[in-house]
Amino acid sequence: MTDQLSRVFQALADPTRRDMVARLAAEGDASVGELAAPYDVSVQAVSKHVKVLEDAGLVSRSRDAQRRPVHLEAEVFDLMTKWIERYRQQVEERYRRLDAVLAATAEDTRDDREEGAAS
Amino acid sequence: MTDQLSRVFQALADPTRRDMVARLAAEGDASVGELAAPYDVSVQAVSKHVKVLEDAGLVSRSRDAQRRPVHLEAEVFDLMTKWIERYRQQVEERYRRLDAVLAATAEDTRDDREEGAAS
DNA sequence: GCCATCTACAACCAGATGGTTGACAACGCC
DNA sequence: GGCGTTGTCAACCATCTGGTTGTAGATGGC
Repeated sequence: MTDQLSRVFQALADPTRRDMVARLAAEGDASVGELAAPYDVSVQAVSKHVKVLEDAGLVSRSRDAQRRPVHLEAEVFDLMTKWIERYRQQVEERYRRLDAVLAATAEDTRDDREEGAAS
Repeated sequence: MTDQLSRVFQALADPTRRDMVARLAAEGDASVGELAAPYDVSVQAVSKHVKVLEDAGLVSRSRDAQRRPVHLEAEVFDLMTKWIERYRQQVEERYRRLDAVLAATAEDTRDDREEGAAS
């Protein structure tokens, strides 16, 4: 699981991390402490979650005194979108070809099909 | 990790499973044996992978004698796409609001900003 | 300089994951 | 009915994951 796409999917497979991403998207940058507040887990656990998101390239971090503001990097979403769209289009393309084949077959066996449809 | 969205992301976090999805999208339904052929793992391992994809709702299976053809269910991709697009739009919306705030602030402190920009 | 705050690192633990091998169930073909 | 093919189930194993607690580093306020 070394490639980035795997890390991104893996990072978003956790509801807590998805919720963090949602909050970062809605409310902007946040410190680890702020991110941790709504959840009933230790700050260390949240720090680990942030690290997973960071390793996936979904967030970046800067420095502001003791704080390490977490910033959402929306571009990485493109990786997923591209992957998803590619295969969705392939599926649709395959269906179009399949329809063409079926149509051609229907031409060849028109009489048989008419009988079948009538039953 | 009980919700479907988590299961979908989790399922696609594995490169082997993503490759299977890619092949199903490109070449249509396939048996477990056909799916297993390109990989250097046991058929049982591939059967497990298919089960993960099935539990996520990404594929369905029918019966054809001993075979259990695996069929890609492209609709589930919509779940992910919707989730991703929602937050991408939120980010963009937030940036627009942020720009507006910055513009308003620039109006109030125009002289200060000019000095800052000049440095 | 000292203290409080914010965060990270390390060690540990239970449970999930991805792989293996072996047994066996379901089915078509002789 | 017996055999080969296809796929699943069960047990086992090493590793990863998400959580904990405890310790320690960095930094601003006093």
